[in-house]
Amino acid sequence: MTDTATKILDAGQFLIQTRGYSAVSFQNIATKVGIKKPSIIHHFENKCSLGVAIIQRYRSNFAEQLEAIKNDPDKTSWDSLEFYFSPYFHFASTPDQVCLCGALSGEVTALPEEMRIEVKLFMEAHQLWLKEILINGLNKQEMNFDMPPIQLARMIFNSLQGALLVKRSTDDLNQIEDVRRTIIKMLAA
Amino acid sequence: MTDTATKILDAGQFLIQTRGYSAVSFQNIATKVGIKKPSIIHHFENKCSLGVAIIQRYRSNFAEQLEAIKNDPDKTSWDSLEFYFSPYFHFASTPDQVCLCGALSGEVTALPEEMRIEVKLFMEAHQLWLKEILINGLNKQEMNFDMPPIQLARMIFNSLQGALLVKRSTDDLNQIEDVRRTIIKMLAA
DNA sequence: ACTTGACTACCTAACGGTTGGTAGGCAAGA
DNA sequence: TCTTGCCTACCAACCGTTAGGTAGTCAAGT
Repeated sequence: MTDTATKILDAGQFLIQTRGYSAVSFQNIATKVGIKKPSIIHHFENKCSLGVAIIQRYRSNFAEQLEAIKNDPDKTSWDSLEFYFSPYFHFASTPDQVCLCGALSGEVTALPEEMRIEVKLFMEAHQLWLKEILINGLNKQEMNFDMPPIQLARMIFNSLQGALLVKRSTDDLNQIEDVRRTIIKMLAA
Repeated sequence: MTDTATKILDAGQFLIQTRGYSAVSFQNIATKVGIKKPSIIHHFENKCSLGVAIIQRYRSNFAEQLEAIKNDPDKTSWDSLEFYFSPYFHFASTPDQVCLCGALSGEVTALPEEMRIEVKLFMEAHQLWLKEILINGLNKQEMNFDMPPIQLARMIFNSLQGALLVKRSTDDLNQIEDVRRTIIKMLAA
């Protein structure tokens, strides 16, 4: 039995991933959880702090998993990269979910400052992680490319985020599959 | 002296590009134009039809320019590609503007159906245009790559859209510059 | 030349409904 | 007895939209 605070985070995250932040109301979340609107305030003092809590949880879930696979000596750099693709393909398999921070990036200037900081931290962390995977891939000669790793890391992250958003708008799974193919080709030894 | 309807379109487009659709109100637009809120209804019957009009104008402005450069025999495929980059770099040079349809893609499921159609048409048109430029580049031996042109076209479009959104969230111009560098590298003969 | 009627562009006032948020109460558990 | 979790009832502010009215323009009818 999950507690109410977790249910609120789950519902809020899902709704932001499908509709964005501005278009989600306390009422939407309350209905989905099965409680009344003001009860949300009992767990999160206002909409901004709920938003921050949602992104922080999302960030730390990712951080934990990415750290684990990076430090697993049995995993090749290709394993790590494929693991990184998996949540994007999971979201792409749903009709209208995208990455939480991808969804927020379209309305980032309408967000409270505290939320903007969290979005930025998410993106920077992912690009740095990708950079390290690429450096490992080069060092272990599993991958081959002659561009600065951070440049490629940015390209990979930005294209995946863009592909997910475009996939949802066009309802065309090729958007993300073609991005994956192109990335793999760029890194192939 | 531009007429009021055009000013409303301009203000609405700018505000959507900076904040998104849900976070923009008639009041915001009216204040920016210097008229009263209900006067907008005199020119556009409701918020949805204003939104549709904004995207349609945006789409046809692009269509006109892209068609012109594609049919100009003096332009190489590299000229066309650089021309395609230019609006992205223009938006990236501002503190908080992104592509209109990139901004909308984060909240696309919260949009009225008529607007969603326009967003989809924009994206499909741009990817098809890019595909043709790439095919020309190959045929004229100005470019060199061994991937299906439509796959590369999707990669280019999605990475540019993603880069613009990530650039705004992170306030880091490298996001778009690195994407441009990587694209050029992928196509270099 | 003067009046009439239709039209455009904009206004003020107000609509019903929703927003995020507050105050206070009540029942259950420690 | 005190805290936790959720409730009902309410608030001011704002949402998109409607109604009704006021100027100003312009062409047609007399």
